Amino acid sequence: MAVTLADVASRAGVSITTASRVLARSRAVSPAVAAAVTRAADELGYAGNSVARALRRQRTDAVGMVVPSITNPFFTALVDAVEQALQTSDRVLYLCDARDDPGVEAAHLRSLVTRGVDGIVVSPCADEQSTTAVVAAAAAVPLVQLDRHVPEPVADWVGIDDRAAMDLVVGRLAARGVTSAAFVTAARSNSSVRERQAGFDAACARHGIRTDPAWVVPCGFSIEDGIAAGRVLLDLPTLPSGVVCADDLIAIGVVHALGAAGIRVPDDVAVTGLDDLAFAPYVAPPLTTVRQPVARMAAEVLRLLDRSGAERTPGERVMLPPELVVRASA
Amino acid sequence: MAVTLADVASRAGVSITTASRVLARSRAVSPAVAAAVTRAADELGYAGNSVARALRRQRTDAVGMVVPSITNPFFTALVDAVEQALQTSDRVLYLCDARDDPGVEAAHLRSLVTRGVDGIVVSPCADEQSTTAVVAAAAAVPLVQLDRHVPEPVADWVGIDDRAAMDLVVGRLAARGVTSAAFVTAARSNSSVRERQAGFDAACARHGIRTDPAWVVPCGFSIEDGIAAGRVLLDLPTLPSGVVCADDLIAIGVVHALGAAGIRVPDDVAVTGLDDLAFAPYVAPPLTTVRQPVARMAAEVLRLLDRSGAERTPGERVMLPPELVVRASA
DNA sequence: GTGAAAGCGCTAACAC
DNA sequence: GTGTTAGCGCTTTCAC
Repeated sequence: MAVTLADVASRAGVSITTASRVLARSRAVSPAVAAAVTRAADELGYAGNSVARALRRQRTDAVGMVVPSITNPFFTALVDAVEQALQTSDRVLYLCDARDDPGVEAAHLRSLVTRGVDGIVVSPCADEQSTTAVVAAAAAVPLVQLDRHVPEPVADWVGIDDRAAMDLVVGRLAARGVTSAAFVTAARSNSSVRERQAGFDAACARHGIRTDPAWVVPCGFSIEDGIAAGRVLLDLPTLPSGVVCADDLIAIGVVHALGAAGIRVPDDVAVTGLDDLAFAPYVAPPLTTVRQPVARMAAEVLRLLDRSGAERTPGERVMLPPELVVRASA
Repeated sequence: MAVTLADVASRAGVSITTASRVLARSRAVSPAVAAAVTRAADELGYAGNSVARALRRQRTDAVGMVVPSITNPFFTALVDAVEQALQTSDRVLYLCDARDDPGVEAAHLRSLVTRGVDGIVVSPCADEQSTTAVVAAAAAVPLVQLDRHVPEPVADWVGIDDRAAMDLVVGRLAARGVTSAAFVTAARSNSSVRERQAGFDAACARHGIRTDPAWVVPCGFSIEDGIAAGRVLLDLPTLPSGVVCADDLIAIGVVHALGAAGIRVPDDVAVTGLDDLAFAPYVAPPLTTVRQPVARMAAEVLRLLDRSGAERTPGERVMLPPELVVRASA
C-alpha cells in the first residue's frame, strides 16, 4: 500500500540499511548514494512509518497531554503554551480531553501509556477519583501535573500559588471597601479548589472581611454553573458585598445572574474571577481577575519532563506567582 | 521494561498466541485458560503496546483532527462534538493545532499520515497555501474537511450554508431598519471567508441594504483583530448603521471598539456575529449571531469518514442549515 | 562506507 | 481449542 523503505532502497539500488541511514541522517553516507536515495524517496513520495519506527526505537518523540475540559479556554491556553514550548524540541503533542470525567481521563492516561508516549502532562479533573490512574501512568512514564494535582505526592506539579492568588483578590476587595464576601467554587474536590478555599479563608481573616459557611456556594466550572450559583447567592437572606469566584467562567456566570436581578456590579457587589481568560476584558463588566503565567508554566513543565533519570526527584512542586489584573468588576 | 504479552503468556503457562486471543477477544478460548491469562495480565499489570499492535494490524483505530486554532472556542466546540461522536466507535482522536500557520498545518497532516491514522478531519487554515498538504493527505487516507475547505474538490466537506447564514444576519439587520452595512472579515482567504463575502453581498442586494467596497474591512479571526477593525470603521467618513462580522470573535472586538468610542450598540450601529460561541450571550451587549449545528456536523463527518470504499464519492459536500440567534447586539 | 541479519511486540494464517 | 511460524516497517548491532 504505502511506500516503504524497501521500495525506496530498491529504487535507489542500495540496501534498506543505507536508505534508512540517509533518510534518518543517522550515519555518514557517500554523497552520491545519499542523493540517489533522497531522489528515490521524493519520486516515490516516501512518507515513512512512524509506527514501525517507534516500535523499533522504543520511543515516539511524542508527549501526551490530558486536560479536564477542552472547552474551557484556560486549558486551551495551557495547551497552546505547551505546544509552543514543545515545538522547539521537535516533538508532537497527543492531546486528550477528559470531558470532566475521571473514567474518560483514566482511559486516556492508559491509552497514552500503551501508545508509548515519552512523557505525560495532565491536569487531573478530580481528586481521589483521578489518583489511581495518575499514579499508574506516572509509574510507567515521566509525568508532570499542571494546574491541578492529585493528593498523593507521586509526581511533579507545576501551578500557581493558589493561596497567593486568593490573597490578591481578597486584598483588592478590601481595598474597595468590601466588608463581607462569598466564595463560589467547584463542588467536585480537586487540588485547586482545596487550595483556593483555604486561601480565601486565610485572606479574609487577614483583611478583616467577614465570611460565613453559608456563603460558600459549590458549583461546577462553567458559565451555567456560575449563573446557578449567582441565583443561590440572590436567595441568601443577606447578600455579601463581595463575591470571590474560583475561576473566570464561574465569575462570568455570577456577574450575569446578579446583573439580571438588578444588582449593580461592582457598586452593589464586587466580583472577582481567576485565570484571566481572553474573554475576561469583554464581558460586562470587564472582570477583575488573576492572571496565570501560562508560558512560564509550560516552560517549567518541559523542564521537569526532560530531566534525566539522575536529576529526577519525584514529587517536585513548582509554584509560580500569579498576578492581579484589575478591571471593572471589583 | 514494560510488561509484554510474552511475559503474560509465560506466567499463565500458555503460548503468546493464546494470550493474545484472550486479551484481544479475537477467538474462543477455554474458560479456564482465559481466566489464567486474565489473571496473569492483572498481576503483571499488563497494559499492551498499541504501537506493535498498530504495526501488525496496519490500522490504529485513531482519527486525526487538525484545527486552525485551538484557542478559538468555535473549533474546540467542534473538537468536542467530534470526540463525543467518536467515543461510540471506540476510536481515539489525535488532535493537532495548526496555530493558523499553513506550514504547521502541513507538518501535522504529514505526521498524522505517517502515524497511520485511519482517517483525518481537517479545517484548513488557508486556501491555496493549505491545498497541497490537504490533497496529499487525502490521497493517503480518508479525509473530510470540516467548516472550511480548500478550493480543490478533492475531498469531502461538511459545513454550514454560509450564504444562508449571511442572509439570516442581513435579514435581521434589515428588520431592525438598518439601511447600510459594513462587512468585517478575515484578510487571509479561505472558503468560509469567500462564501460569507459573496453571501453578504447577495443578501444586502436582496434586502435593499446599501454597501460599499470601502466598508469591507479585513482582519484576522480574533478579538484583537475585531478591535482593530472597529477602529478602522470609526475612521470612516460615514459609519454604516449595521456591521456584519465574519465570526463572533471579530464581533466581540468590533462591539468593544465601538462602545469605547461612545457608539451605542445596537441603537447607533447594529452588529452581528457568526458561530454562537458559548461566550456570545455574556459579552456586552449580548451578541446576535448565527448558530452552527456542531453535533450534526460531527455526525456527518463520521458518516463520511466511515463510508467503505465502494460508497466513496470523493468531493461530497454536506451543507447544513444555520440558525439565527437574536440577542441584543442587532 | 555499506550490507546482512536480528528483532521491537504484536496478530493472523496455518497447522494440529 | 491451542501452538508454530511468519512477518508488519523500521533501526541497529555487527561484520566486512
